[in-house]
Amino acid sequence: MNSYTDDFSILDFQRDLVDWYKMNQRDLPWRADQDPYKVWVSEIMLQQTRVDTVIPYFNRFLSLFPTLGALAEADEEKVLKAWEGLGYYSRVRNLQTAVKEVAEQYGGKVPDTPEEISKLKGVGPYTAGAILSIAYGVPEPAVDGNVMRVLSRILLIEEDIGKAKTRTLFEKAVRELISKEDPSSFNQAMMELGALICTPKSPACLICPVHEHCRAFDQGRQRELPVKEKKTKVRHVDMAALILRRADGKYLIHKRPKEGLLANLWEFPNVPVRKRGQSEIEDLTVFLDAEWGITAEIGDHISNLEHVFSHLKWDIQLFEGQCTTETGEKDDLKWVTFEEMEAFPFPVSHQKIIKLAKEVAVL
DNA sequence: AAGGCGTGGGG
DNA sequence: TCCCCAAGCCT
Repeated sequence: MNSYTDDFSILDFQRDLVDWYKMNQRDLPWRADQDPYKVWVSEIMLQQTRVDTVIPYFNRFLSLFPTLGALAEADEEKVLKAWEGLGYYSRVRNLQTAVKEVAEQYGGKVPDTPEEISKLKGVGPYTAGAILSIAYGVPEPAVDGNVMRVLSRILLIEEDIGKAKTRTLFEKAVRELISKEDPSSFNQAMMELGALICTPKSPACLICPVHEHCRAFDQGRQRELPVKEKKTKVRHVDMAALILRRADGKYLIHKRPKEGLLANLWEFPNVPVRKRGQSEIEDLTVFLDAEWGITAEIGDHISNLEHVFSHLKWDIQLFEGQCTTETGEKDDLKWVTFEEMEAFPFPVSHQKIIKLAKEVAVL
């Protein structure tokens, strides 16, 4: 009693939704078959990432690592390189960790129960439900942002979808609504509807296949939903970065720590600076010596550049410099040519620096 | 529970 | 330009 689905025509809704999906679904590379490994890769890539962005990455990734076993055995550096530019890099490191576990613990077969699959690194409630329903036909909810938006409108649910707890409420509703005959189509249809019709800004209610089931549409309130409180501004960080060249024409690059922002990706030497416009050169000089025992002559200021992340913004002052001592290499510190650089995974922020470094090198 | 964690596209 | 967003997960 007092359930969100009271007086709701579940079977009619399922039929209208799934029929529409079967007629109108997009032809996407991960829909070619139901290989659990491919479904898994696609779901990880699609987290917080648009379909159009994912498509070329998915095709390239699957050609490089065609099977679960291939990914399990691959070098992490190569895997990160394949992910370069996609963002949220811990996704792919977690994926490889989990794939190795499946190879070892489950004989290479992706587990098909909620209990087992949810233990895998990087497989949360959404991804678990998506793989189980799409690859194995298990009637588990797969509640993502689309599903919360669509359902908040259809069932007129006004809980804040930004709160962690709210997702479980939607999962409860989906357990009542989901088609037991075709949970794969049902879950994908909910997301497809969210992507194509029931969009955030201006939902196309007049052509929506389920508008006669939609309480928000009935009351003309679809634009008020879902409820989501807005987030605060991003923090700004002032940085100084350095294009450091050695006599043999090679450049210094550094591998970032294995945890935190841009973990295990490569970068140019850089330091946060406190007083902007004052001591960047001094900061860089001290940093190089203290961190790696490298002495250098910092030269011209090349340019300023900025890079925006989801939660912070880097304002980077870029300098060039000459190394004045012989230095060795470590696992996380290398001197490389531009050509050699191409094998290393860089975040987009440092791809911008590489581009500028090449321009400077021509002069 | 709330904040860390990327990037590029669109209104 | 600015802000929100796009198939979330981890701590």
